[in-house]
Amino acid sequence: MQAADDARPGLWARSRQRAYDEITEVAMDLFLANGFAQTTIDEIVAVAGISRRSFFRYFGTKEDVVLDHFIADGAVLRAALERRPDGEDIWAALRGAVFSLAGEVPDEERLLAVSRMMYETPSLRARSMEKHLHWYDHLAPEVERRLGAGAGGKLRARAIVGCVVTCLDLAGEAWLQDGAAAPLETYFDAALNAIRRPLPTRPSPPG
Amino acid sequence: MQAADDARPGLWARSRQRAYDEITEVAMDLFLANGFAQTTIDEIVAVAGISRRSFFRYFGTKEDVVLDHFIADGAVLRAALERRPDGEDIWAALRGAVFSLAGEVPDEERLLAVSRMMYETPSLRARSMEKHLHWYDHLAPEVERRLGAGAGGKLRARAIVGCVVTCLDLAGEAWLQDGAAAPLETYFDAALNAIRRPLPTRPSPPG
DNA sequence: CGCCTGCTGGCACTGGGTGTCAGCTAGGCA
DNA sequence: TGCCTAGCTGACACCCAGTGCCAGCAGGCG
Repeated sequence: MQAADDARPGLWARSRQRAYDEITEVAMDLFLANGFAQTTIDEIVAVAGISRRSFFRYFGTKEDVVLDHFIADGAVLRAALERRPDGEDIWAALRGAVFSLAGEVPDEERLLAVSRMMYETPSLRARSMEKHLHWYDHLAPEVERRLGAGAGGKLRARAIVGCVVTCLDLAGEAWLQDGAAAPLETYFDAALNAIRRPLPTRPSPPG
Repeated sequence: MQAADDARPGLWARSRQRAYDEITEVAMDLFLANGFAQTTIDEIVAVAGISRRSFFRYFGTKEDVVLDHFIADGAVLRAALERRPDGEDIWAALRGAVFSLAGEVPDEERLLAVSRMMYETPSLRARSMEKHLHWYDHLAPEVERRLGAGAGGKLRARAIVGCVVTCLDLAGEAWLQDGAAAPLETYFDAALNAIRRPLPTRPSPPG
């Protein structure tokens, strides 16, 4: 057995990545053309030219095809959070971490279509939230560390992460409904401001 | 055809309710004894003495058996919210509405076991969150009405509801982990206080 | 009594997901 | 160069949740 932590991008790994990408592309095309629920695994594997069994070696569920390249991995997010400066306000740090992962969007039209599918398909939303739950476990410890020791620190940290995630989800919903009229950050900030208490009288008003 | 809104507790309706209750009891016993995922519909219907097909006439999915008597219906929650006094703070109103629905708990041990099952079974958590999503649509309009007109009122209302639901979920998690050491309200308040800005009444001294 | 309505069981079927096995191929090693 | 094995693959047989359909039966009513 080889050390698992030793990165070795051999021919197999590359071939596997190619297959993974190809299945994803084929499946997404079918989903967008005919709808997620209406597309069966059999159709996907027929077009992709692989066996039904192999499909499930790449993706645990049908939903994962959509979510794997849409929902960031918890570990990646945590790494992004750890890169934030240590003294930063916790809300700003989480915000920065989340949006630092947003990459370039080559095809906004397609992104909108995929997003719409995500929000309209119950099984996809459910599974995406399941993935969001995973975020809690990755992010909460780092949040707790930044907040410092305190009674009920765990619940406190999870609540903060939970609200950020919820606001992000709702921001996406609003962003989608507006047809991406404004950047996602705008909606996110609006949502977050709605739930936090109004700012106390600031000692240093902006000039 | 009879008017659907005309309540008619005839023999049929009562018999149906009896069957519903009996299936629920049988299924819950099996779930708690052998685990949710490990219990098949076939086992349930065998013990309950009904056909497989009839089971799905009472419950849309296997998960619904657990959730129907655990997750409050959105319409019921909205009604509870509408009963709150009109001038009440929106957070207090939501809190009051949610906890006004909590009934008597005859068997705390069983409640804990069911809760544990809920939080440990991915498909149950996923579907429970799906039901929570339904809450948004029911509660947000009333929240928006109470907040009064304003820019981005819809997102604002949904964010508030979303955070209350998230905190409730996380409170339940903490409550469960503590073995119900304190009432759920305590955890809920702690979670909500964590996400809102500190009260502007007085600058808190560093302790 | 006969009629309608709505529930019921039985059956066949779809579709997602898993276990197993035999066959193939990349790459290490002698 | 040729063997060996680790890891991939397709094929087949399953399991189980959920649905459509149909025939039969029981409650409610004129």
